[in-house]
Amino acid sequence: MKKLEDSLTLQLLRSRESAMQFFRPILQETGFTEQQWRVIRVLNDNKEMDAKQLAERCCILSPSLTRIISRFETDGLIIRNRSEHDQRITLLSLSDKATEIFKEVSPKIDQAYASLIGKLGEEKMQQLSRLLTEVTRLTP
Amino acid sequence: MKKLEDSLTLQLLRSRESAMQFFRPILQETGFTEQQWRVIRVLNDNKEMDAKQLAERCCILSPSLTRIISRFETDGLIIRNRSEHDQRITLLSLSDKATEIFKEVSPKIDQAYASLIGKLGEEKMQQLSRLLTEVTRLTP
DNA sequence: ATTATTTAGTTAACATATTAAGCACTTTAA
DNA sequence: TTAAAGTGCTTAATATGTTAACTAAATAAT
Repeated sequence: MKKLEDSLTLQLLRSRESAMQFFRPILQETGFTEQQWRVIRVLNDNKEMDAKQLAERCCILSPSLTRIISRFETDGLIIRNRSEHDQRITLLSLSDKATEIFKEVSPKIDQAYASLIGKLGEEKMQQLSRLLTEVTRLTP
Repeated sequence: MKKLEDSLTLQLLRSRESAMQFFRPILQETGFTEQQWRVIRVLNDNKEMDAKQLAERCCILSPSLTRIISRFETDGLIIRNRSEHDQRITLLSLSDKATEIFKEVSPKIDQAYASLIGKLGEEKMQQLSRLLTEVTRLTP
């Protein structure tokens, strides 16, 4: 019984670690961290979004995102703009340079993901996805 | 298609976050972090083990474990011993003080875990567990 | 036996996680 | 309209994640 105490959270941790190993070599080449890449990928899909939304989508807390964005801005990868309707809000978008990088790296990521699905099986992948969604919805 | 690129790893991240919310309030009270508690829990079950095994069991990398152990040692929660057979190996065990703390906190954790299972359902819990195990085994 | 390789653990350097506190701007309410 | 409460982002402080380099001890290779 005791062994089950946190086994779910540990299992989630371990399995994510396994899944990440499909992508790590690619990220390693690019020099981006996991989190940095999530920011780039999400911004690529959403052209312009505010920091709060971006943080939620990327599963990154605001303080971490602030640092990532600051670095990206000085590196010329991201563009910061103040919203005109609400001066508190920061609107973020990728620079052309970052968009270019995304286009180069993206296919490799897709390939790795296909390999992951291939190994696990499409069906199990969907089962798993459904269950994870349920777990995610357990808390607000 | 593109949305699936890293959706599994993100889903694993999000669902773990949800699951953790059942336990965070308890850890908050104790003042221990997630990782610190894992160390205590695993050491409580295994009386004495070397640092490498402990790290693997806790899903914590060696450098992180080193820091955690060092702190725990100065706080009188953990006892370090050199193995006699192999002088490279550090054997670790909980102090009585730490064992006491574990006994106080443990029931609350069990209760939270029961609540989690109650909400998700025993059956889905086991399905999920099986699938996660498969994902974990995808990589060596 | 001596060197070379491996292994366990630590240290270092940088990036992120987490919580709390702070500031600036908005909205609400009296 | 103005003080109070809320919101979005940033800063700060501490802990862990991650990779690489390093030390000491054990093992393998010659």
